[in-house]
Amino acid sequence: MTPKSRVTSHQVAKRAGVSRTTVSFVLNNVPGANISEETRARVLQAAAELGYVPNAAARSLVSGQTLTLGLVVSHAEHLKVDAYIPQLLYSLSHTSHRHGYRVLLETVEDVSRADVYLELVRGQRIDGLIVLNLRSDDKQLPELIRRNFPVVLIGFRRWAELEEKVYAVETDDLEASSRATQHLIGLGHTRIAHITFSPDNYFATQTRHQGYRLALEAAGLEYNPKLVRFGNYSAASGYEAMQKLLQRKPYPTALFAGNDTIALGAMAAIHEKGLRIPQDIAVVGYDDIPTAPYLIPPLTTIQIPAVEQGRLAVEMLSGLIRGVVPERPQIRLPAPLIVRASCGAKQKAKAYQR
Amino acid sequence: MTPKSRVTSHQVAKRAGVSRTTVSFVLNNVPGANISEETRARVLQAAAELGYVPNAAARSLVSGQTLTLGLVVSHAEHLKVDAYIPQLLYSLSHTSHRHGYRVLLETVEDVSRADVYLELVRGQRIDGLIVLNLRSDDKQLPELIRRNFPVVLIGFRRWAELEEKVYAVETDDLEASSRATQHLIGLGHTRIAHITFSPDNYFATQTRHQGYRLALEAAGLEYNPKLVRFGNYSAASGYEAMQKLLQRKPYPTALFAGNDTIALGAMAAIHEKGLRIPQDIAVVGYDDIPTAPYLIPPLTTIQIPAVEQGRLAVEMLSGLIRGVVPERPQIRLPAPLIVRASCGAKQKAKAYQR
DNA sequence: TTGAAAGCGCTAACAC
DNA sequence: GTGTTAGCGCTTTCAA
Repeated sequence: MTPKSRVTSHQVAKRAGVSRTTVSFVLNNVPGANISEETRARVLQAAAELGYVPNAAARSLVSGQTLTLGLVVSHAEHLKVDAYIPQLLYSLSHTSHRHGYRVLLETVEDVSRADVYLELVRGQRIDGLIVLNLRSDDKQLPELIRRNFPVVLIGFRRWAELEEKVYAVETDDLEASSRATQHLIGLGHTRIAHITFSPDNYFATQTRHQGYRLALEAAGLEYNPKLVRFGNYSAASGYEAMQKLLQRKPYPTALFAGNDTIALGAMAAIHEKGLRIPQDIAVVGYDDIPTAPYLIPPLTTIQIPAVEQGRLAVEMLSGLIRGVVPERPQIRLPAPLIVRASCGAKQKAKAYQR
Repeated sequence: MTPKSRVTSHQVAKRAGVSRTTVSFVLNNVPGANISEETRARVLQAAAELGYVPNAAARSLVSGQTLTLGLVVSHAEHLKVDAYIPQLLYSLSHTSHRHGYRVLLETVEDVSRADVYLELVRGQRIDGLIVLNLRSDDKQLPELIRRNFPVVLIGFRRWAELEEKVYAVETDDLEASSRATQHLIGLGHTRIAHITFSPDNYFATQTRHQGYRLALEAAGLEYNPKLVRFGNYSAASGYEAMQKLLQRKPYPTALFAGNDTIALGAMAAIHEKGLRIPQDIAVVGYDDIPTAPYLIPPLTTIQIPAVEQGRLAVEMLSGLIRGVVPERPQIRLPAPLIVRASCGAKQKAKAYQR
């Protein structure tokens, strides 16, 4: 960068013929300061002419604020393959802007490294934290919450011991996955397979798995571990898991997939085996990613309102940073089942409803 | 945050019984300073015990560095729907970490607001910038480049007037889209439709469109604007565009889609119309998103090496920030055509190769 | 109404 | 080898 572009408040002050204090007062609209209209205009013009933007570090050093929010994606691979996340990123970024914040994207590669985002906090790089899909082996977050650092979780989580201090925007994954499974049971299926969302160290995975199990048992069906395979967010993992589920008969007649991307991969495996969806195997997904209505056949799935989740999370966090305690620490959003064609509940004629 | 967590170098110094200078020297491994092993160990231990992390703002203020890279996604909607971007985000974040940088995610909502990322630069929030899919109506970027601010573009772009100052990791979109179209021509197609990547204000869109046209004309086929529809990154836009293309006969016998997500949507429209892929309409996409091999049928597409692009972009940028001028300002990556089943080039038996 | 001066936490040149 | 000190650019109290 050329020296020319390093404009300081000093230069603005000089150009406007005032002191740096005045510049600061004008630019920050300090309430107490009585600045004449004429001076104010001169300062504003000088700043505009020079393209002055206050140095973020200096401002942050003195104010203690960074105007930056950290977004933690618990597993980096997840980001790469799951189409649910981009919607959230979009919404988070969008809403943060509207509240005057920037978003620092932090992906966590390694479980064992405990300081990954503690460092952001300790180094005072961020004013608050949004954590996506918390893992059950995360030890640092409870610590942060205990110290009252502003944190909002996206996704479902109960922490008995911290209940009223855990701020979250959640959907009831347990109930929703149970409802998805019930839907399949209601269509007459008894051999319903499940491919999990991820390895077992995600809360979301445990909860969805559990919901599936509860629905089976509530209907008097046996929970059969052979019908459960572990996925890994991706279509590739869904494809492989489904192939394994189709290695021996009797085939399952329905699948509840841990997310839509996994469902997509599983559908490819089903198709490759020469089986039809939904006639031979019904499929239900989770998330309602933007491409779900355009799969062949269109995917029946639990809808997670990603954009609204993102918006609410930022609004809540921005409040927490300002010391506003929300009425209820946890916001629960509805997660409706969107019935399309892949579950077989609808007539062919209506199959392509979007 | 409790006061306890606001650990400063002063406290570390006190605990270790040394001065703040010594703490700084030890923690930053300053080469010149001769620190006794014993002192060094004491400082390190004190820092560890207190969980000391230097205040980022203070450090940045004095060093002039932020250790943060800005990532600009030119259109916010794009982020939400295109599965190509997450791969890049992943790679960018991953590589940045390895180089000691953080990633600030900046989405540009509004074309007209000229200061969107100039502000990041002027406020010295970032040390360098990565710009994804530059738009042709972007006026601020040339300015930044002219001033030698470290910028790396991802995607193809020629700027005659700045040629040797534009750093980029690119694929030859013109050649690649031409090659994709040629592939369809080689399979005997003459009515080949194109759904563009986005509205026309992206360079990538113009280039892919142009490559399609060049291939047609090189083969002596007429370029027919009626076979071209504008997409909008998303499956929904691909679906709608394809529906329009199928409104009157003769139908196109092949489609070259501006990206894979659009191809996915278009495939749904084709299927809904009762037509078969590839027998009635062959489809070729662009990007090779992670789900492309799992579409039904698996998608033939141009492969953009997103992860490698991201890695190279960060490496180049990190070099530029340190003043390292790369041998060649533009790195060009190969973009092979991955032939799967959707184009009809392969036998049915091999259709599901992944 | 405006200006002088202190200090946020850190690094690094310069003494000791 | 280690400590003293002067800023980095900004906000903000206090004085004029």
